[in-house]
Amino acid sequence: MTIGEVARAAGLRTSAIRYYESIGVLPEAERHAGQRRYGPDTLQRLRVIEVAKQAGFSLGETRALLAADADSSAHAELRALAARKLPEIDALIERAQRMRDWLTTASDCGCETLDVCALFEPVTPSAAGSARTRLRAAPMRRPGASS
Amino acid sequence: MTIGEVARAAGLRTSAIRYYESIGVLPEAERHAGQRRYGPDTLQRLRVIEVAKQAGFSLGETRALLAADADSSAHAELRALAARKLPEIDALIERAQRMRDWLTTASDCGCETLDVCALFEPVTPSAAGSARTRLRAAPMRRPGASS
DNA sequence: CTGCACCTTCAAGGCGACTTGAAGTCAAGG
DNA sequence: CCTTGACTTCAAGTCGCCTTGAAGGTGCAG
Repeated sequence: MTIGEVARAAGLRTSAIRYYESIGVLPEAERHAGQRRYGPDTLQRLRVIEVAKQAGFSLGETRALLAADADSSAHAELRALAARKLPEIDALIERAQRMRDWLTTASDCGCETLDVCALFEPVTPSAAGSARTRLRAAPMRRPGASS
Repeated sequence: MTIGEVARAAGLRTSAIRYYESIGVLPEAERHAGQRRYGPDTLQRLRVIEVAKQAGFSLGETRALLAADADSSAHAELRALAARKLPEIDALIERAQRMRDWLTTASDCGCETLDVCALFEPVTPSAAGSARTRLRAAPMRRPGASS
């Protein structure tokens, strides 16, 4: 496949693919008369990159991930990366869920302004799951909550 | 409080606080002889900003959130923002959990390389929760999984 | 009065992840 | 032969979110 075909298949711009190659997250493609040619495995690789990115990995980390994957140090390196990343990803999930709770209950929150909303009290690490509780425990004055 | 005291209390740099003011996410502080003075409500406000940011809101959105909060259109505006943001935040959580599943089971994945890992098969929208399932259903050859 | 910590503004710099633009190359088709 | 379209490189630009640096003001202690 040419770079254009890969881009269409992966939903990226050609510039992004060249950029990925330039920073080493994609291997250097084989050239035919100066032009890059790709096999279907490239699409899989791009999906890995996409998932990693969406999960909060930088392209640098993703490169490390894929590099570890390619050579023999494979799973060891991978586990190290996992160990570093797991707490981060857990914190991300926790915060996201806290905000989600707040968004879903925002209309019923009863707080007159965000500045007094119990949801934003000083954050104790790993207070996840308690957001709803704190909301329920709040005054519930409901100035104009129709829906 | 001076800007320096606020910064220490909030764990930010003074430059960040001035920047927040410059883009309107913090209101313009009262001045004493040209210097900014803040009340304790500012700390609360900064916590709101922090939580919003961590949940994936841009500073622009956070400004809108706080603006809506301040004037009388309050809850209406807020609900609109919530409606726009909820799907995004759900997607974020879903992806993060997918990656989390993969990280926790990475050592036992059985895939020889990421490029053949079932986790990264073409993504059907909202395939969340099935990550573990797909992993379990995979070959499980375990080349060198010691821990 | 001097020194010092802390404050001010404004312009510029930096990072991550790309995109855009200019200028050039190559293979195929009319 | 010449154009067309997809490719090439390289430099510079963009966006969000700040940080850094220069040059200067303020207030209090010694």
